[in-house]
Amino acid sequence: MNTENPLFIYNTLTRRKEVFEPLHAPFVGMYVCGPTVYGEPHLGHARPAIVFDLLFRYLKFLGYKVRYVRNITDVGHLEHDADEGEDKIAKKARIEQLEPMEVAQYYMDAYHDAMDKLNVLRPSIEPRASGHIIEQIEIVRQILDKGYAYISEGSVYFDVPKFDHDFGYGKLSGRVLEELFANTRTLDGQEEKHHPADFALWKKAAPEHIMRWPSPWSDGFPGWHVECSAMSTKYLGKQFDIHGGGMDLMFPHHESEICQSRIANGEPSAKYWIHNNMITINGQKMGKSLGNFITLNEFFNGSHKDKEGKEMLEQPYSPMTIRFFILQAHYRSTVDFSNEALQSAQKGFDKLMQAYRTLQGLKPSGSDSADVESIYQKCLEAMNDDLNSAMVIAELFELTKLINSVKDGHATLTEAGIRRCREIFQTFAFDILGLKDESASDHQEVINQLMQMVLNIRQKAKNEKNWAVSDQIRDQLQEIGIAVKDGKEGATWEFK
RNA sequence: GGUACCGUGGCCGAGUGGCUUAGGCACUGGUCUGCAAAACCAGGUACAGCGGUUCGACUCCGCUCGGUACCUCCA
Repeated sequence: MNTENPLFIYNTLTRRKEVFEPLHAPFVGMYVCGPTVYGEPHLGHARPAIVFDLLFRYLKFLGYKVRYVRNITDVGHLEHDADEGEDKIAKKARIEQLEPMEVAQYYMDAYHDAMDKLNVLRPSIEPRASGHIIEQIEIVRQILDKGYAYISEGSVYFDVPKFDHDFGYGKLSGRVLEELFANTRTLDGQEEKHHPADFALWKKAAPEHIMRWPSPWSDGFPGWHVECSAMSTKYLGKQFDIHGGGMDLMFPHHESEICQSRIANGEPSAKYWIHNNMITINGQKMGKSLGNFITLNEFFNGSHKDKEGKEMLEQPYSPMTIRFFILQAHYRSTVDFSNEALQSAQKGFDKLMQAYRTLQGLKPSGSDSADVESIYQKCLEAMNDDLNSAMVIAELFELTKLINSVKDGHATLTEAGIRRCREIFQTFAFDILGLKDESASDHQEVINQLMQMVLNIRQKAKNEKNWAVSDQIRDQLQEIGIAVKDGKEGATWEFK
């Protein structure tokens, strides 16, 4: 929409930054792989949700009408370690004596709750795989009709070698079919498949499998990748603009989706493939077996015991600290979580929010001693350069420094300049980065007046050089979490 | 072993073929203050290693070392 200053975005498919041009401006269709709802929402869920929330918000800021679809996977997940052949959700249901949909509902609610706290906007449509079995069966049927799939023992598999021959396989992940399985030892008993690269479109359910649906081929359940092809096509059309997800999904999930959609729809599906990088904790990948599998609520509460029962989190970290920390890194870089890094993020974020509050009480001058507009432009350029939120935050700190300098009398801003600072904060910090001031509350106005009263009393004591009383007020406020700061124009306060 | 990506100062984390001292946190000195805190000013530490291309590379190429994700089934 902005032709002289367009948005560039990195497309995994071409491995370069490309100008973003929607197929049908001003409309944008975006599909992002959502969570499998069989466990508590954890740190690994936060990054893709926040990254694509950033993109969603920015596209809307640019004036696009975005339909953002993010699926909920609530069927057919098998445990990859123990209990082979049993659905992840079904297993949880059996152990907890629950209906499978009850399990899915519980964890879906937990996911929503955590995402709300992180100020992640809800997508336009959030379709569930279990609600689209008919559409998935239809996709499988189409692929069979076109000759790119075969039936084996009641299951249906995609014929990868045939696809590779006709269209080329592995473009997204840079894999070559011949090399992919060249070193593979023949030790598995997957006799049903013609080629090791073939993947399931429909799986016949074993007798103990709880979640099952009838189909032309067997009572069973859809293959993992089919749901995304089915639901993206249903809600965004055969061709749409953006397909997103974590880098871990590039292969085989997205590669398989490309195969299915290409055959079923007769044309390539997504124009831009966007992948966020992964998260590590103290330099290690997050995994249940490593004992560093931290849920979001554990972060918010500040309690997580590792394998030896040692506390890993030195303190609670608020949702905005997590969000700010993630946005301080570029989405295609790995980001490493540690207490030290989170604590510095928290302090930085507090400083930013404090500056915004300071801004509200700034006294205007006759001239601007700094170029506020250039900060706005730099923020815009940073976002247009493949969503460089880290750079935007750096610019917001430049703004912070300016605001504090004005407060200290080392710089000046006009009425208009102050208004512009407020707009930049609103636009970039709140609207686009999706940050929010967590210390604001419903009773803020009452608290403000209450605090003003307390500070007035303290000022009176100070005027009388009654340090005992003035220090007592300050120290006791400190104890209940309020910091008092004396300045030239009287004292101010903030929540610690 | 294959594929993709990465290795930046005490920590986190941007960036570019020849002024970014990016930015945050921590640290040091100063201003301010009854004392503090905050804020402001000033300061230091850097581009994993080794070669090559170039007038010049942290940025391009190669190798080495180190790290992350994915890689026979399934989602």
